[in-house]
Amino acid sequence: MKVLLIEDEKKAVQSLKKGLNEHHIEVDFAMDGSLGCEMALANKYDVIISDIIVPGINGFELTQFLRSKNINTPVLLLTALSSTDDKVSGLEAGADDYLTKPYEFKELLARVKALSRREKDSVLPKSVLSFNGIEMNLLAKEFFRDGQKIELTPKEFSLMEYFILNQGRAISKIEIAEKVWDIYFETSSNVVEVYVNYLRNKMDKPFQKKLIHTVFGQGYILKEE
Amino acid sequence: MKVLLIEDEKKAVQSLKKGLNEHHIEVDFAMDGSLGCEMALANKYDVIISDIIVPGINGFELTQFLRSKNINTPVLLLTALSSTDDKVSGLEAGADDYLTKPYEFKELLARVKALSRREKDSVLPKSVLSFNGIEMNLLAKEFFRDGQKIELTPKEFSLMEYFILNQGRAISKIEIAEKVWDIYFETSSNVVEVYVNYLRNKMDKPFQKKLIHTVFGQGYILKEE
DNA sequence: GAGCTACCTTAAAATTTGCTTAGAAATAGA
DNA sequence: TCTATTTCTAAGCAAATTTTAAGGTAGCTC
Repeated sequence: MKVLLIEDEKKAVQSLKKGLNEHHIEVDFAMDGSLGCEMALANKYDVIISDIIVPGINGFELTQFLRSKNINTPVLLLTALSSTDDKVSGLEAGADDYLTKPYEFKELLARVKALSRREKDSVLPKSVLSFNGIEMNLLAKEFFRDGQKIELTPKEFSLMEYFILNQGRAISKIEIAEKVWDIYFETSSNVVEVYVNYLRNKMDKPFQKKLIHTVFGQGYILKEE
Repeated sequence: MKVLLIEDEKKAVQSLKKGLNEHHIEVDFAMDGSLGCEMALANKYDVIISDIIVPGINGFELTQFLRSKNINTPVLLLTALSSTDDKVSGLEAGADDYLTKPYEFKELLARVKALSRREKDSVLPKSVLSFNGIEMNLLAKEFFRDGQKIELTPKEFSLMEYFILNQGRAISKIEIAEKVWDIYFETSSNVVEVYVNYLRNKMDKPFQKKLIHTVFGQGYILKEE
């Protein structure tokens, strides 16, 4: 197991590192927040232990930042503050646990282990739509065709999702505008056509088998052949 | 064939997906219940395979929910529970079949196929109209005669749809103009005649048996002979 | 069969629909 | 703030559909 420790008090770092090492836990440490951030981005840790009050970015900000980067390593915030307010903001920021000083090392160790275990057990819920060599991961917003990853913009992704959910059915441009764009009563725009063109350029034209077909006067349909 | 798999254990998902794929069954999967629900609502599956114990909505609730939404896709519940009680509540909730772990993949496959077959036999919502060798897929806007695909323009398709919906009944040109063209009070146009001619050229003249007949002074009729 | 009307056929004009491109506007990140 | 990306608008072109119109054919009545 490997943890990242973000703490500016030299003494605390030394004792924690020593204690954790004795339990066969590897420890990287950073003595200011921004350095900690970089390290968390660059490496994969089982748990991040961070003091709330550190130079640079503080513990709350650190947590928010990591979550925004889709890094879901469990964060254990460590601090002298003990008011309910701080606990709430820590947890709202996406922290997973909270320990107020003074604490016993034994408890810290237990919580770190618990967090690491939790991470292993919890598989992020995934949902994947597939159709004829296409795979879409709705949560990760990833699109694959024949195993090859293709980058789609948010609108392109939504449009593709609507296609795949309505495979085999001709869907009109008006329906697409309503469902994907939330545009009603508007006839003058050609966004749908433009985006269908974008999608085709990315995920249909480079391939042999075309999947998005025009049904003249009716709309578009996602189907084989 | 396409199935939706709702299961939170990564390993189980992988092996089932692989196994089903090898038998040419497409698999969408969701790793929690509520996502599974959404997918089941948005998409049409032949069979839904769901673990009873999944995060979010459980298998019983899922089944009840779908039935309440009038989605009657067959549901196969999958679980470690084996008591009679659970079987009963599963079936009461509207599930179609029930398989307790551990099970052999062969058996699962057999049941999935059986469920899908059963569903196909039961009456589908009228997305396909047929008459004397004609098949019209109203969703995909496709027209077939004797298995051969024939491209129809939107107006031709609407006209044909009206014919097939009124098979065996003589329908006047005025009625057709009103129902298919939304034209009222107009006598000077011959669009209907022109379009009946277009239709005949495409789907009647190339075939032995004629289906659209003129009833002099009355209109047209779709019938055999 | 003449004359009338209804219907069929064809072609071209008018209209609609769709594709593509470039650039403007909006949005998000640094 | 400035920059890069995404989203939307607009316009020209191409193609398909729809409508009009006109001349020919077939069926009915007398």
